[in-house]
Amino acid sequence: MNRESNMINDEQAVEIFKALSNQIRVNILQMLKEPNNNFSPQAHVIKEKGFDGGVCVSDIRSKVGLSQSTTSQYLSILLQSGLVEMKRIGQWTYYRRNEETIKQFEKYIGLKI
Amino acid sequence: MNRESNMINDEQAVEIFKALSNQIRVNILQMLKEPNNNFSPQAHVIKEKGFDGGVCVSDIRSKVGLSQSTTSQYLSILLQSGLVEMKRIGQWTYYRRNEETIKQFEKYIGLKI
DNA sequence: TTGATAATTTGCAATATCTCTATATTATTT
DNA sequence: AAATAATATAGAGATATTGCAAATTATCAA
Repeated sequence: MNRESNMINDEQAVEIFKALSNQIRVNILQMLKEPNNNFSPQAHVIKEKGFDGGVCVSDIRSKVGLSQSTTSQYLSILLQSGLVEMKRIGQWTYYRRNEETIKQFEKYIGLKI
Repeated sequence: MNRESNMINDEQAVEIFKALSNQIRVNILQMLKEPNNNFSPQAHVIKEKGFDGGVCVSDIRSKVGLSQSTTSQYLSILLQSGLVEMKRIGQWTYYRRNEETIKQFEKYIGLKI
């Protein structure tokens, strides 16, 4: 697949800046860098099922200390921006970083900012 | 001077993300990348006086199409974040990019995001 | 000193964001 | 089918952002 096609545009970049213009959302993204170090051993961190490193909403919620609904909403803002991706398995929704978007975002900063 | 000391922290980074969470402010920063290409020849782009590339508020205003007061306010948000620096010469205030902060911001993205 | 030009600050209305509680939805278990 | 658990959505009040016009401050020129 053509690598150029992954380059994010100005509009997407502003969406990402908005997503990151909140300390707690930045914290969430940072925590998800190392799920196994940042969440308790009994947390639902996926190791199989093809979504390695995914963490469920309630485990993220207990780390950030916000209400369940705010946590859910913040995760959907991160999802909309493309910085994370999610997969629903049973009654759980697992979120993990979308490293491809993050890489393209870094590239955007270097070239366009 | 110690390079480490220039590393921006999470709080500063969020300030920068806020500053960039607006398309027009991103545009201003992008325009200031190449002042001589992006502003009319008669624009007040500094070439001497030790602030090369600085552009005055009214020239920026006529490019972005916002009111004078909004333009001024947006520039002060960019200034607060550290992404630009300013110098007043006579009745004009010249703004230019702060490449050092931008470089440290890029570094932050790569290491911390 | 008076008037013109440049920029900042202030005040305002419209819209957006933050964060909560309450409720709805979806999936599991009994 | 009903109870339980995880997540999402709706709605509300407080706060922040957007962008303007008008007032204020600073500088220059005559």
